[in-house]
Amino acid sequence: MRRMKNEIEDEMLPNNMTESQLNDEGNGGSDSKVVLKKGPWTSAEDAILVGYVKKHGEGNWNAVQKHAGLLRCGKSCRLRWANHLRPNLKKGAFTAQEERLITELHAKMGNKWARMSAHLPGRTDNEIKNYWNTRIKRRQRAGLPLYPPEVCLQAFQESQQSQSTCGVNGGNKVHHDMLNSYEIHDAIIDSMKDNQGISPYVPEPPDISDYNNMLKGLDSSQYCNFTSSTSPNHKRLRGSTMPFLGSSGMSRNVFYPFDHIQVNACDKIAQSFGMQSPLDHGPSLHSSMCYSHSLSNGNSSTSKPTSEAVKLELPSLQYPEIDLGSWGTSPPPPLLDSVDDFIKYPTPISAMESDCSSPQNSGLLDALVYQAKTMSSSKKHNSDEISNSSTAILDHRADSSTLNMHETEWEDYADPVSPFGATSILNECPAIANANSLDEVPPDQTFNGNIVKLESADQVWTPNSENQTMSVLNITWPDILLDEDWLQQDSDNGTNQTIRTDAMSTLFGDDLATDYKHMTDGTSKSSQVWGFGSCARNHSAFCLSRV
DNA sequence: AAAGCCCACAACCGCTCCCGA
DNA sequence: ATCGGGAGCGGTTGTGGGCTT
Repeated sequence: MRRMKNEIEDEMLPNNMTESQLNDEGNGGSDSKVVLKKGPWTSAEDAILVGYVKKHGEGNWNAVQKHAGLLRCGKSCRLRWANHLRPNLKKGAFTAQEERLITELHAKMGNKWARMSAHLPGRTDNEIKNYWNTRIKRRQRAGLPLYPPEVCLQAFQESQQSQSTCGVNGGNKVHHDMLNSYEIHDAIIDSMKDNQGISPYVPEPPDISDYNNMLKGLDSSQYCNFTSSTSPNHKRLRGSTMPFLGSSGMSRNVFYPFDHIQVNACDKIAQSFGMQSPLDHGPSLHSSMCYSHSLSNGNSSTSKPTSEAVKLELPSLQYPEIDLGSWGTSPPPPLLDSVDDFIKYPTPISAMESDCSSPQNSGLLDALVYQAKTMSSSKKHNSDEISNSSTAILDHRADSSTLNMHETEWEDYADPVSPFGATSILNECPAIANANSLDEVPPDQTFNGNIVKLESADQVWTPNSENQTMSVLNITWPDILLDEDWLQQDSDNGTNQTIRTDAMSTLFGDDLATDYKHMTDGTSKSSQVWGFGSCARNHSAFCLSRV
């Protein structure tokens, strides 16, 4: 069918081309009147493109239209060449070996299709992407985990290995992957051992925009003396990637307690890097918050309207078909309500703000960007006005604003590659992270004024502001430890439990791992109880703190 | 046989980065 | 320092084929 259509177009193409070419040339090369063709490529077009590339080589794709008379935009030409016409392309189904490799690569890289394709000669990123998306759907339907356990474990071990073999100060060229966790790891452990911090879980929805605002604002390493790597990954935060996040089948009714872990470690971390404690910049800040990387399985959507809030959080083919009404034994979803409330009822903010455009029907990210704007402009308003607000949004904003101080850590540890990198928020709200409006908010200012006041009014738990300045560090927890299947298997098979506990031990120390074990097997008698909760409808972001 | 659904694939779109003027 | 074009990347959509009912 498609072939027939193309053949018909082949026959028609020369005339069209001639006419367009004449128009093009007659207008002095102006593209304004040239209607570029879309849709499937014809063999004639392919021939033209191949001939052009043979003659001129790759690149300068926009010149193809001008010089070869191909009525295709440069992007289309490049794509056609890269995906179909260039030599050495391997066509046909993926081999088992390739599939295995893709799985492993995705576990490590996430949706970095181009990078993955570099490991698969003859395969294009588009091919891999399509394969992965269909694979995800298949496995979701089959109720299979996205990654085989051995792949998860391998990635975990590799991550651990990379952390242990590469220190933060190992050189200027330390890759971001390597920078990812080493020091922060120690800091976390130390902090968790030293700080029997009181940090009950408070199910507050994260303010992603504020968080990204924080990240953006602190990009100048305000609080950080060492320079982060110049990894491309660092620059390109668009890729929403969350390796190890479970597929739909696993995430239904799953309580992922450790996806994100919050630790009162900011001071430790800051000190470990020779940084000034960011807490010096502001009043006491609590850690009772969590951050949802709302797009647990790696895709983000930036264009869906607000009315599709659910789809916003679960866009794309990789999204689970979550029963939104069932949360099993997980904590009640105030977060969800709140987030949804924010999506649905931005009115309080918009009523408060006059110089920001309302998100209204423009989608979650728009709403978040809007919220960031609002946050910025909220500085213009007196504190009473804000503190009197009872909206959850403001609560969230206040909470999340406290994270501004930790941006350095996030920024420098953010690693799209490592399963343990703090990538999720960065990657999953790229539009926000790059929103111009966010640049307007100096991070330090965020700590002052209204937001802080607001926080003091709304926070559920307040640390000792003098000596026990609490802070938050979220760690992206590998879902290998969170997988529903694993949890389910615990009752009759201790193997996975052991693996997870070992992993916990590696990451947090034996005592905490023991706590974790007790918690998961329901035998917790420890006086130290893990508090955790869900942060978003996608079930993937949870906070953990010791209470 | 027809309709509906699902799947795989190709292509497009929006965004970002890079680089040269 | 700024701007604009080129290029690349990742997400999304459109379409045709195959299968099922």
